[in-house]
Amino acid sequence: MEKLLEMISAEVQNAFAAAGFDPSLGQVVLSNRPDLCEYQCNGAMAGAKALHRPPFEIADAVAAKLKDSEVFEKAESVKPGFLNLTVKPEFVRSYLVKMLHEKKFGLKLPAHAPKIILDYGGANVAKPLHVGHLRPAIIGEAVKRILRYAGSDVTGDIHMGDWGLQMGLVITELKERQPDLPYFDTDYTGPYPKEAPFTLAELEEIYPTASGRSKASEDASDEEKAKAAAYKAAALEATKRLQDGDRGYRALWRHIMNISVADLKKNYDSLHVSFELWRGESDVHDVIPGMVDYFRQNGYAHESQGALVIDVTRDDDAKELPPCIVLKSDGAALYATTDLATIQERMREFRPDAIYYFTDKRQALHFEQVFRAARKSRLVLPETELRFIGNGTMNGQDGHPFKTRDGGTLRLEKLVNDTGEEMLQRIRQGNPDMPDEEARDTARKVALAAIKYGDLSNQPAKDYIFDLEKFTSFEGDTGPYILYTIVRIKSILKKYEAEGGDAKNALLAAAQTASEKALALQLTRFADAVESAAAELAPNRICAYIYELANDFNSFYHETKILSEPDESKKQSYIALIGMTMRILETGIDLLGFEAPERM
RNA sequence: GUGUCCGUAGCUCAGCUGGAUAGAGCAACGGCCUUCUAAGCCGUGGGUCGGGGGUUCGAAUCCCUUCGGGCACACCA
Repeated sequence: MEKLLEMISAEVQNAFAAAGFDPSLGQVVLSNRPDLCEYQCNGAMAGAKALHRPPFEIADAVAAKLKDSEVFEKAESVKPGFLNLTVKPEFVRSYLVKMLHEKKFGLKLPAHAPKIILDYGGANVAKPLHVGHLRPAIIGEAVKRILRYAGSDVTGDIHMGDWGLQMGLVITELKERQPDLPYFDTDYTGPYPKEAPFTLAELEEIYPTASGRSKASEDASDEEKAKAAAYKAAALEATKRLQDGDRGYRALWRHIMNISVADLKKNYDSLHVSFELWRGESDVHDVIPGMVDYFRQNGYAHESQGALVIDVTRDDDAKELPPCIVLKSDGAALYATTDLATIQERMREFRPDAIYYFTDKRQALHFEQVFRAARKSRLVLPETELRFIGNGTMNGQDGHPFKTRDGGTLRLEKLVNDTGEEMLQRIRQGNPDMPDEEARDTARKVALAAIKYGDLSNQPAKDYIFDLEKFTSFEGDTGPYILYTIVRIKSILKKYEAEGGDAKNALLAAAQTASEKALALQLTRFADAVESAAAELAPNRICAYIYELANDFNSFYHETKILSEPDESKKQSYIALIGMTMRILETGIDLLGFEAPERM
C-alpha cells in the first residue's frame, strides 16, 4: 500500500498543480520543527526562482488550495515560504486501520523477489569465535532478515575458512604431539577411528600454540627463527598434502571440521545467527584447477613475478590497483582464488542477482580486486551485483583494536555469558519471585538484545568503541529499553484481557491528545524505516525507528491512564493503539535478530 | 608516498538525496512512584558541526583546499 508520506505528497502536489505551479514542487518531508507542524513542504522556496514569484506568495496560493483538504487539519504558509502541514487525526486513524489489514503493515513488496546470497560468517575452523566475529555475524544476520522481510529471496552462507594454512598448522602440531596416530602413517590402509584424537578444548589450544610456533619475533635468536621457519614450512607442506587429498590428513581434517562446526553452531545459535549454507573454502577446492585453466585459456590471467594474476586496474583509475593473485608462485591457491571459485559456484548453483559480503572493512581492497577479477573474467553476469559491506573495527577504550586486559582476544562465548550473568543479577533484583528457569531465559534474551542493539545501532562501516559497561547498562538508547517497552505493553494487554477485554478486536479511534497522535503517526512510518534499512543495508535505521517509537509510546504511557479510562471506546482505542505498537516493535526487533521476554 | 574512511556537546554516537532554533544516550543538576513494571517520564546546563574558501535565497549536509586521525596497499586470511 501507498505510504502515508506519498499520500500526503500527492495531496500537496495536486494543490501545487491547482494553483498553477509545477506539481513536482509538492514533495513533502517530515517536519524539522515538530513544535510547529508534523510535515512540511519546501517546494515554494525551491521553485521561487523559476516561477519569478516570491516564495511566500507561492506557499500562500498552495495553502489556499489545501483549505478544504480531507487530509490536512492545517496547512499554512510561513515566513520565507515554508508550507507547514498538520494531518487530520481521522486520516491517520483510517491509515492505521488499513495498515493492520495488510500483510507486513502495508510494506510494498517487489513483483519478483531478487535472489541474494549473503556471505557473512567469516568463521575459521579450529579457531574459537572472538569479539571480532561479532559484528559481521550480527550485521549479516540482521540484513538477511531485513531483506527477506522486504521481499528478497535471501540465502545466508557462512563461508568458513576451512582450507588454509590454519589447517596445516593444526595438523603439524598434532603430528608433533601424537606422531603414532594412524593418520600420519602413510602405509596405513585400514579404517580410521570414529572418535577424534582430541577434544574441542584441546583443539582450541592447539591452533594458537601452532600459530605461535610458526612465528618468531624480530628480536629472537637465529636459532629460534630457524625453528619457526622450519615449523612453518612443515605446516605449509601439511596444508598442501591435505589439499592434494592425503587420505590420513583428510580423515583428520574431517575430525577437526566435525568438532569445530558443532561448536560454531552452538555459538551462533546463542547469538540467534543462522546460516542456510555451511559452505567453506574446501567446497570449491576441486573446481579451482578448472577455473584457473579457464582464466589462462581466455587470456584473463597471466604470469607476473612467478605468480598467476589477473590485472584489475581500469582506465578510470587514477592509480594502478595491485593485481588479483590467483595462484602463488609455488602454484598454491589462496584467499582470492577460493573467493573467485566460490563466486563461480554460486553463479552455477543459484544464479543470484546479487552477492553481498560482510566482513571487516580492512578487507575492502581484497574484495575490490576479487569483484573486478570476477567481472573481467565473466564469472558473473554484467548485471550481477557484487557488494562489499565492510564493518568497522571494534576498538577498546583506548581507540585501538579491542584486547582483553592481558592483551588477548575476548572470546565471543565469554562476552555472551558475562553479559548474561550481569542481566541475571539485575532481573533477580527486580523480580525476586521469578522462577529460576524463567529468570535465566529472560536474562539470556535481555543480554542478547543488549549486545545486538548495542552493535546494530551504530553504522556498520564505522569503527566503534566496544564498551562492556555500555553493553550491560540498561538505560537510554539500548536494547533492554526496547524490550522493557514491549514488556510494559504486554503487561497492560494481559491485564486488559484478564478483565474480560478483547485486545485483538479493539477498535481504533482518532487520536485526541498530542502524545497519542505522535504515537499514531510514528506507527505509520514503519514501512519507510524498513525500506531505507533494506535499501542501504543499514540495520541502524531499524534501531533508530524502534527507539523513536518506544519513546513515543513511553511518553504516551505516562500521560494516559489506559486501563482506568472510564470511557469504554477511548479505552478500547488505547488498547488498539498500544497493541499495534507492540506488534511493530516486536517485528522490529525480530528484524534485528532478538526477541522480548514476557516480563523483566 | 598512493588509495580509502573518518573528524558534530566532557564521553559514545545520530543527522549528511541542502531548508526555519544541529538531535539522542551516558555523565552533571532539578523534579515525578497510595494509581497499567521508575530498566521509565518531565526539565536545566553544555556545541566555532576540525580550520579556511566556494556554490546557493539557504550548507553539518554539495565542491575545493588545509590540518588531524584510522585502515589498506601482490604471493596471510
